[in-house]
Amino acid sequence: MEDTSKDDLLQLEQFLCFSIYSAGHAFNRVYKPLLDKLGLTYPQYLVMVTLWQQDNQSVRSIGEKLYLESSTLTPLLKRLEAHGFVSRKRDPEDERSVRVRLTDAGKALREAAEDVPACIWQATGLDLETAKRLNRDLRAMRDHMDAVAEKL
Amino acid sequence: MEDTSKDDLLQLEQFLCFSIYSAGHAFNRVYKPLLDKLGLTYPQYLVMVTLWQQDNQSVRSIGEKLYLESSTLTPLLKRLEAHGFVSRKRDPEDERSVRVRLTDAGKALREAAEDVPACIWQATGLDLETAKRLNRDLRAMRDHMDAVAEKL
DNA sequence: CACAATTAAATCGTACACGATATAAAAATG
DNA sequence: CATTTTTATATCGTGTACGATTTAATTGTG
Repeated sequence: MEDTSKDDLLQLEQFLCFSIYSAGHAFNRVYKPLLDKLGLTYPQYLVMVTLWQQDNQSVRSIGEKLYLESSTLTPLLKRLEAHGFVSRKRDPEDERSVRVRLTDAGKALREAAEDVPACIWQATGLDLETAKRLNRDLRAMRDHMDAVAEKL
Repeated sequence: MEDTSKDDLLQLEQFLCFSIYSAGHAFNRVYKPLLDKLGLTYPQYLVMVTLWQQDNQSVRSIGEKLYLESSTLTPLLKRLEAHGFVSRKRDPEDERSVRVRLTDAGKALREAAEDVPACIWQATGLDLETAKRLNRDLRAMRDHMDAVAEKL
């Protein structure tokens, strides 16, 4: 009984990836009404969070932190720029890279978004213990899978 | 030290939703090369799995199981139909609903996909214990959040 | 039974997400 | 120093995702 049976594998695999897939959707459903008020989508919110933590980053730097490609970020950042939350400008030091900076409106949005984390935390219904463990295990899994995917 | 401090909240919330978001992407990266061989995307694979478990379902039934809307499923199912894996036909009993059925190719694909779960399981790098706990906690969280989202 | 309300799909518009490719700038090499 | 290679973004095509709306069929109610 102590080895991993075929049935266990089938059940688990199917449902673990799906649990993550559907949990992501559930997060989105809770985030949406909160972020709508701010005029942001969830991926846009993530970009703003990374900029609130450190302003004036390159597209590449943001992409590394969020695991996103330029093909995803470029249009997203243009939308943030169109909404007046960030500015995009070629780095004079290195004309290949684009520096993304918060505008005053982008900085101001930080206060408006202040209560979002607590609301989301509430909605998860988790205790601190479980959340910390979940977080740790998910990150470990993600990093392991990224390493595996790299080798293909 | 035993109450939930503001900093704890901010760190945790931010990173738990993001851990799930990025873990989902990581799963995709591992799934992709495997599913490419089958001619499926990950959401298409999920639909096929539900049909392998129970053939001849309505769009609505599939949507309930996968938490997806008809606006997502209709074009996805048309692609599966175009690839010859399923058939779509109005239910004569209730002309509003569309019955989705596996074709012979769709049924045959099940064997070709046999090894996928074990490959993915390998790639997670998890032990059975952790995976089961992760799965349980994620589902509980998702259901809690869906219930919260419902009330908005 | 007529007519309103509900339900099931489909359609449309917006926004990710990524692989493949293109473009331009910087770095590395001979 | 000229040429190749690498690097940073941008563009394009395909495929989710979902909210809002539409259409057609069924159900519920007077």
